[in-house]
Amino acid sequence: MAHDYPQMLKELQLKVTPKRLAILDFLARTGTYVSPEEVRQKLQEQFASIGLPTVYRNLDELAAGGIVSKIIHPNRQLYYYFCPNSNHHHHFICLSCRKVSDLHICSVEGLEEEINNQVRGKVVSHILQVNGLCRNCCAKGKVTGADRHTGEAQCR
Amino acid sequence: MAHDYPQMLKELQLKVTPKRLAILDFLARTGTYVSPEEVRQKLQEQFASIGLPTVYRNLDELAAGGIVSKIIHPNRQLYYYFCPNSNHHHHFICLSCRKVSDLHICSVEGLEEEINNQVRGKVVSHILQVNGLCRNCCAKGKVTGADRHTGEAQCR
DNA sequence: ATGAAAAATCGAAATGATTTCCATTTAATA
DNA sequence: TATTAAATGGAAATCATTTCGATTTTTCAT
Repeated sequence: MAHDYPQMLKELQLKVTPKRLAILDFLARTGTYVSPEEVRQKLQEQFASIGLPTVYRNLDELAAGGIVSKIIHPNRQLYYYFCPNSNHHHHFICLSCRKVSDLHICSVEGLEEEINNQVRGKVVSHILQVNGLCRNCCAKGKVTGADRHTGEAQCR
Repeated sequence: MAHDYPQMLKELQLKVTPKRLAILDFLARTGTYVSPEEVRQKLQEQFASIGLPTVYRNLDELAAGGIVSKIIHPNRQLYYYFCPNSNHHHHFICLSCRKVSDLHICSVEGLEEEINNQVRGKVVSHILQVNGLCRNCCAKGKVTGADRHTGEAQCR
């Protein structure tokens, strides 16, 4: 089933604008995570003018609405990934080709027990993202230089 | 056992400088995660001049050496936490008082199986951090305004 | 101790992703 | 078609972080 973008936007109480549709369309077609700047560059092909604030605003709204997911790259920039899957899940991201795979189990439940017993605090949110190389890139042994790893805050 | 900072630094092949010692001492005494700017402010009490690049450099080096951990706050800034625990583990961070609790189980192993079967890729790293309110702050129901949540890339 | 080499530090400036501001345009709806 | 709220653009601001090149400090062999 193809996605009904206008409908999706209406459900989020967002107006159906050509640029929003184009952003959604680009994200969905791309199938990888992309940067706001890349979104802008793509939209420049279709629109005479397209402001970066518009791109950032839209990506944020779509993320807030659960249509796209934010990917926190080891380089600490945010990327966005078309992901209308509303079930709680996490992502495996390929650092080379940027493919994203949904992971269907969230293993944080196990941690919650420890948190309840040990910390006795309240969990507000959690970050869980697995970075690596997808099957394809793994085979090719390729890691593009496009993805520097600086300032990363993560475990190896 | 108190920490032997000079020894720790030597093991990392870092020279033992007064500022490095002061940074380590401050981090260890504080017992919460702190921002680079806060480190600088603290060091200003002891040193006539202290450059922000020095603080950033040292925090990075100490993090690379495994003496401190990077905390990725929902506001997307980095904070640092004195954590010489070299066992693989993750953190529960209190968004209010900034206390950090080590979580002793890493539940990502479960995910690895799914990644092996489904993605068949190679895991390079993962981020796992649980944000919330510690027992104390939970009881007081206090959430300081100091910690805005903007641009967060995480699950609720 | 002393001096050379390597590492650390400083201040100032640069970087660069993201956000703010506000005037203008556009979509929704009656 | 008029009204109104939302969306957009462009320019400028923000601000955490990094770069640069010159100076100082630590280390360690002599």
